[in-house]
Amino acid sequence: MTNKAVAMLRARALTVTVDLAIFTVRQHELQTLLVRRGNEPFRGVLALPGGFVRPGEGLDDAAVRELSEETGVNGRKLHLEQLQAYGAPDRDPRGRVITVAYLALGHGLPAPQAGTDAQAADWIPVASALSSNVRLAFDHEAILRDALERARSKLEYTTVAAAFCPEPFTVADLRHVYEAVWAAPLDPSNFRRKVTRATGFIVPTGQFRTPEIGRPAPLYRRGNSQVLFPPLLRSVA
Amino acid sequence: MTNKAVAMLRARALTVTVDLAIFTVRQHELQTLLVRRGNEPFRGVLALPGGFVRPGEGLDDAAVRELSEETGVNGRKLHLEQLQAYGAPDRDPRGRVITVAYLALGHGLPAPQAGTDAQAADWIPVASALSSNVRLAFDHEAILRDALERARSKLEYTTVAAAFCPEPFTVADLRHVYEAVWAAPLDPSNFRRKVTRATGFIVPTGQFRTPEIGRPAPLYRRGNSQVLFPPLLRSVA
DNA sequence: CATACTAAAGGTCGACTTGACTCAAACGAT
DNA sequence: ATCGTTTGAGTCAAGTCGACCTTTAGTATG
Repeated sequence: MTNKAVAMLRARALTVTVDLAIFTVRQHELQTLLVRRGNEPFRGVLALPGGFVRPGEGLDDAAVRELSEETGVNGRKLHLEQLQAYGAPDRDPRGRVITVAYLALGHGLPAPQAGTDAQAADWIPVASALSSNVRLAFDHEAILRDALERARSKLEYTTVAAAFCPEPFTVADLRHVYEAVWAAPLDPSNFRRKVTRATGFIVPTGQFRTPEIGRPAPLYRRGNSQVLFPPLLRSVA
Repeated sequence: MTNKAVAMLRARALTVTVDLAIFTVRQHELQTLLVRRGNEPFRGVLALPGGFVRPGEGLDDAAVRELSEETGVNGRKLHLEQLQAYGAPDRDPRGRVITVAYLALGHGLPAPQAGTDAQAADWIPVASALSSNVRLAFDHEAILRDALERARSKLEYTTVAAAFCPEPFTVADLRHVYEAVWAAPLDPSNFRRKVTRATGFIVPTGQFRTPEIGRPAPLYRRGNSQVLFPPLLRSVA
C-alpha cells in the first residue's frame, strides 16, 4: 500500500491523506500524540499520526482506521471530528498531497504502538509541541494550532469536555479538563454552579467517590445534550 | 481541463474539487447561488458552484478562482473560509471525488454568469434550496446545511456579519443581516445597544443617511476586530 | 477523642447583561 | 401643524458573572 501510494505520488497524481491531532489529559496537562517519522521526507522529525486514504474508503473511516492503528483505540468510542483540509501545493515535497485533519479527544489512551511508517510514537505536552524549540514535519504545527483552538472553543459551547473523562467522573475531573485545555485555573465553586445548571451536560449517578483526602464527591455520567447553554465562556484575561 | 479531469476520473484516480456555498442577503432574505448542471451526472439538477482543483493550485486559490468564474466577483474582496472536506466514497457516481467546501459571504453580488460546466446560475432563497421539494446534486444539500449552520453560529461570536453590508452601512442594515441569516426578528433597540457596546465591531463615520421616511441613521464602517465580545447569542426560542 | 487538613457544596455580594418595554428625537409627507 | 416612521435613549426586573466566604464530610495526626 505504501509502495502504491508512493508510486502515485511519483506520477504526480493527487493524493489525499488524513492526519490526526489526538488530545488527552494526563497529569493535569493537555497532551497530544506525535510520531517520529521513520521515512523521508522529514525522517526523524516529529509529526502528527496519519496516513493515506485508501481507495473506496471514506475520510471518517480512514481517520478511525489510522487512530486505531496508531493508538490501538477503537476510534468510535471517543470524540472524533473533522477539522479541515490543508492543501497548499508545496506542503509536501513529494508532490501534491492534500490532507484532511481530524481532531480526536479521548481519555486514558494507552501508550501508543509504533506504526509501519513511524519509528516511535509518544504523548507530548501540547505546549511543548508548539514551543519554538520543537519543529514539526510538513505544516503540522499549523494544523496542531488550529486543532488546539478548535478544542478550546468547542469546550465553550458544547459538552465534548466530558469525552475526556472516563465515566463515572466528578465535577473536579471535568474542571481539570477545562483547566488543562484552556491552560488557566478556574474557580471550583463557580464552575460547578454553571456545569450543574446547564441541562443535559452531566447527570448524577447517586454514587460517590471517596478520595484519599477530602470530602467524597458525587459521581456523574454524560448527559444527552450536545450543545451547552448557557456557554462556558473563557475569561477575557 | 475538463477533459483531462474526466480522464483522471475514468482512470479511477482520486480527484479533488472545491464547492462553494455563497450567501448574500437580498430583499431581507438569505440567498445562495446555485447552478443548474449542464453535464452528467445530475444533468439539469441544481448544485453548488464549484470545480476541479488544478495541479499546483492551492485549495483557497481554487475557491477564489471558482468564485470569480461563477460570479465575476473578486474573491479576495469578500469573506471566504473553508467549511470542511466531504469524501464519502460514493458521493460522486463518476468515481472517487473528494470535495472541499467553502463558505462565502458577500453583499450586492451581481447576477451570475453561466460557467462552462453550468447551463444557468441564479440566486435562490436558502429556505427554498433546503426545502423538501428541491433536490440538489451529490451531497450538496448536506453541505449547504452545514454552511448555513456555520454562518449562523459565526454571526454569534465574530464580526463577519459586516461582510454582508456594503460600506458604509447603518445599524439597521446590520440588523437585517442577522434577521435574514437567523430567520428571526430582533429588537432594534437591544440590538443597537449590543452592537455599539462591542468594541471594534463598527466605527461611526460621522455621516448620516436620510431614508425616504423616518429619522436619519448614522453610517458606520467595519471595525478592526474579528471576534465579537460579548457574543450575540441567538435566543433559545 | 479532639484537632488539623483537604476538597466539595452552598451561599452572598456587587457589577454587569439580558429581554421587554416605554418614550423622546428627527426626518418626510400631508 | 400633525401624522407616520424610524432612530436612539432610557427603565426595569430577572438573570448571570466573578470573587469571596462558610459549612460539610471525609482522612490523617496528635
